[in-house]
Amino acid sequence: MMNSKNTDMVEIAGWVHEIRDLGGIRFLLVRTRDDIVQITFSKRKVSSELIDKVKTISRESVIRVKGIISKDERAPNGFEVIPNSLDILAIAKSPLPLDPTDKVVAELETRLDQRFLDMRRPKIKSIFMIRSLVVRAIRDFFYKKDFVEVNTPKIVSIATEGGAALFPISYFDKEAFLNQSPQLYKQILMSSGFERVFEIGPIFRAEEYSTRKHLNEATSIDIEMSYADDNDVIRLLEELIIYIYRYINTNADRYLKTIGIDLKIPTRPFKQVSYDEAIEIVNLEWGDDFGSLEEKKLGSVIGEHYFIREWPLKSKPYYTMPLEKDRKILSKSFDLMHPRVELASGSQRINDYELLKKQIEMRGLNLDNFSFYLDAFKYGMPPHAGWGLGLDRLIMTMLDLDNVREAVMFPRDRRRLVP
RNA sequence: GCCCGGGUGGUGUAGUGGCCUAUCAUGCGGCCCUGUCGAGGCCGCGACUUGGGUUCAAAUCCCGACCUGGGCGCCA
Repeated sequence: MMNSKNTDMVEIAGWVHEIRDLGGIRFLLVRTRDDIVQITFSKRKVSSELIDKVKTISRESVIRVKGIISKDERAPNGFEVIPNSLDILAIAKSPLPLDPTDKVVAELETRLDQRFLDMRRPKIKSIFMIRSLVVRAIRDFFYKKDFVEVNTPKIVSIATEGGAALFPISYFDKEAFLNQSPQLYKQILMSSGFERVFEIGPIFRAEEYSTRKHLNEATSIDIEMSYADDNDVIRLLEELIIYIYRYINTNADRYLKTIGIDLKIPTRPFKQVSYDEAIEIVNLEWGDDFGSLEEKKLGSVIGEHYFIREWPLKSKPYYTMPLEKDRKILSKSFDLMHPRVELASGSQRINDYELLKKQIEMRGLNLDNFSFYLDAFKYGMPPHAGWGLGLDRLIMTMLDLDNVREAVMFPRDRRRLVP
C-alpha cells in the first residue's frame, strides 16, 4: 500500500499496530499487508490539528496517512513518515479480543474464534502468504510437466474407497455425500485420454477424530498419470516436494524470516523402505497397520522424508495394483511420510476391468454402485498411477506448525463449524 | 469411542479449604513525559463456566452438565 507520489511523498493505509505516546511526540506504527511503517507526530513538525486528531485513534483502527518520508536512524528500518494529512477510515472498538502485537499470545481456540484478527498478525499472515506461494509452485510445476488441471465433483453418490466416513447431504430428493477424494474421477479421466491430470481441491472426511493432524475438510493435491507405474509417480512426487521447497526458499524469504523458519530443502532420492522392512524396525506382525507410535518410531529412526512401499494389498484400496512377491500378496503402493506425519499415498492402479471388479467384490462392496466408474474400464483404460498429497499437512510440516489447523484459514474439525 | 489433563478480568496466568473485598503481565481510562522500537513512571478499571452436594467456611473437595487441551483408536 506504499505508493510513492514522487520521491518524498507517500500515502500509507493500514491498521494502527501500536501507539507509543511520549507526550510531545507520538509514534504510530501502521501495519499494511506486508510492512509496518512508523508515522511520527511531533509537536514541532506536525500541526496541532493533526495532533488532536491522532489522539482519538485506537489500536487496530484503519487510517490513511499522507506525508513525507524522512530518513532517520532512530526510526525502525531507518525511516519514518512525517504526516501532512490523516484520515481515520474506521475506528476499532476496544478491548480487542486478542492482541495482534504478540505481547500476550492467545490460545489456538481463542485465535480461531477471532481468526480475522489473528491473521492480522504478521507471523500468521506469513503462513498464508506462503501457502498461496506453495499452491502457485504446484501449478507451476504441473503446467511445466504438461499436466491438465481439472475439477471433479465434490457432491457424489457413493464412497470412493470405503474406509473414512462420509458427510451425508440432501441432494433434492436423493441422498448424496461430500466427496472424500477425487480418486474415481481422476481415474475416469485417464480413460478419457487426458493422460496427465492434477487437481487442487477440498476433500471431506466425517471421522470424529480430534487430533493435531486431522481435519474434516482438507485440501488435497491429486494427480493421475497414464502409462506410468508406481516408480514414475514416486519420482514425480519427490520432484514436486523439492520444487516447492526451493520455490518457497527463493520466493518467500521474508515470510520465512517473519515466522522464524530456516527451511531445509530435502534431497533426492528420498529414502525408501518396504513395508516388510518397516515392520521389522517397529516390531509389528506382517499384515498389521502402523499406529501412531510406530509412525513416530519410524520417523525418528529415518529422520527425513521417506517412502513406505509395497504394502499388503489388503491394507490398500481396491483400485491398487497387486504385486506378488516372496509368496506374499503385496501391492504397487506407497506412502510418503514426513517424520511427523503421513503426507501422501499413491499407487499404480488396476486398469484391467475384470481384476478391478474382482477386487471390489472381494472387499464386500456392491458392484452396482460402481458402474459409472467401472464403465470407464471396459472400453480401453490405459495403465496409470497417481497419488494424493495433503496440502495442509505439507504446510504444517514445512513450517513446523504444531497443529494442522494453523495451516488452514478457517479450519473444520470435530467441533468447529464457525467461523 | 476409550484414557489422562484443564475451565480465574478482553487476552495470557498465580492461587489445592479460612491469610482471596483473588496474584502478575498485557490491555483499557486518567495524569506526566520530544526518539519510542517489549517505551517508561504514577493512579485507577476489569474475572473464579454452570447446576447440585460436603463444610462453620469452597476459586480450592465431591458428583453431573457444557466447553476445552493432549494421547490412543480410526484416518490422508
